[in-house]
Amino acid sequence: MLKEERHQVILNEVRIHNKVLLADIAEILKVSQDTVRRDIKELHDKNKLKRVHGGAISLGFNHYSYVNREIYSLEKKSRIAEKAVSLLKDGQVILLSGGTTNLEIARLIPPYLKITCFTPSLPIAMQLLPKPNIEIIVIGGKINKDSQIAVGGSPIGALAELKADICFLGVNSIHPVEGVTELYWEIVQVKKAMIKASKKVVVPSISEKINSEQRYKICGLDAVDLLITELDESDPQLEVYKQSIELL
Amino acid sequence: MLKEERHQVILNEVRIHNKVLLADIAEILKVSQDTVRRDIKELHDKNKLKRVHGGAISLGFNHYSYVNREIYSLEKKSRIAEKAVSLLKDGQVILLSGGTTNLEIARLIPPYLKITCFTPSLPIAMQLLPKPNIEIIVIGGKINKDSQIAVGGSPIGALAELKADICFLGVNSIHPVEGVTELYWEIVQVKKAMIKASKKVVVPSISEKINSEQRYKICGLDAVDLLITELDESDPQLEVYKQSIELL
DNA sequence: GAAATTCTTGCAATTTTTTGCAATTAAATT
DNA sequence: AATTTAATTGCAAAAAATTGCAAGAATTTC
Repeated sequence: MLKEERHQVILNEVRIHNKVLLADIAEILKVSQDTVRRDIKELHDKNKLKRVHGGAISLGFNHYSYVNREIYSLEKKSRIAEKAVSLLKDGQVILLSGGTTNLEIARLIPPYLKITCFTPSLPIAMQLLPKPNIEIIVIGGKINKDSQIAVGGSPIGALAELKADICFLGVNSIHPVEGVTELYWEIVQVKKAMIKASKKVVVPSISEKINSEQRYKICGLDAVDLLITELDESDPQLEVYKQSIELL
Repeated sequence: MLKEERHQVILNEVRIHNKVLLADIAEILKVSQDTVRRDIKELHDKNKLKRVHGGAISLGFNHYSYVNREIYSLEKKSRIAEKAVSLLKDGQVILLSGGTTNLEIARLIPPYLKITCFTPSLPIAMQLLPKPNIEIIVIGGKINKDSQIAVGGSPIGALAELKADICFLGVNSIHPVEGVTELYWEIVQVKKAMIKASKKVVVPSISEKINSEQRYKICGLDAVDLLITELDESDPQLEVYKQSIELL
């Protein structure tokens, strides 16, 4: 294994978890802790991460980002996104709707993965920009400012020509009877088109959104193939979903 | 076996695996490791891959630090953008290509102005998001990572249906004889479509770009209605443009 | 403040790179 | 066509780098 590869793995781990333990990296890379220590020292000198006793932490890991993570339940979303990203394979074509959980997925997609991402979401497209191996295709149209995604006839038309391997469908609410529901009519239309345009529909959702419902229906639970939450598989809240949906 | 052939093989291996070991390549090509080493050194000098101890690694891999466009001429761009924004009126439909000067225009558009902005540029769309009175329509498509705009057939098709009042055409180079030229072919195609889709073409350009030229031609000076620079109207550099173009 | 963990330093084994050199091949010149 | 010149390639020895280990120093943790 090249030194450069180790460096990339370390930086990737730091990017995802905001910190790494020296011992963990040594285990992952199957090299001695001394080697990892030297690697971290080097990356520290290059200002790619901050070396600390016992490992390293992300440069951007400051008080501000820490507080933010807590307030917006990003911690949960991050765990969900990690699971979601583990589904991805080289060569796939995926479809990402908007939302903060999907944004977190976009952030965590490893830079070496060669996939094609369709998205109507501006922040997600921006998030993907620096990843060299990812082909980004923005689904254009009138931008809904709340959700920051394209809506209207144009994206729906564009989606009609697509068949993606996986659609990560960010949802507002999911309910055992009402299915997946949404607050805005125009967003419902786009998400319906996204479901049609995909072989597999994956819903990444924090537990707060589970068992809630909104005004407009996107689809029933039968249209959803996989539900990803931060909860444990055995959690009683998830019991009702187990019948119709696979869980992760 | 020609050196060029070996180079192709090496680059291909790097492209596929993101890295190569010197010993592996020597084995594949049936040449000495020294030869491979020299090849890799050469390709490194040509900036086609990154030479590292034990082999080579793909370039874009750790491109996480993003290419910062020249922040220096921001002052000029700001002055140009101010002039450009003064052209805008309520109710207009405008078309913004990419580029930092146009991004500055987007930033300076007053929030009370009620206009519709079409753009294939992700950063510009993001910049416009918080302005409540501006309707944003993103022209979607495959994203060119350098320019961060959508390129290809999809945006060109979308533009064919549009007639905007003004197009702010960010340019790479403008020349009295060669006209407006660009470095990348796929961007040329989009910009041509943008010109067709607009009643009036405005080129905001810092003086450094004036009188330079690139490989591909977008249009002649006759297609440009207005040139905005930071220079004074009486500047001798602008003399040649006065005949065919209005200045601001 | 004692125990546990982590870090530093020096060292040796291994791997990789550099350098000079000679043999071969290709290109240019007469 | 023959000769010269330049470029390419492989080899070998020396230099440099990487890596893991161990012992003592420093830091953290309880």
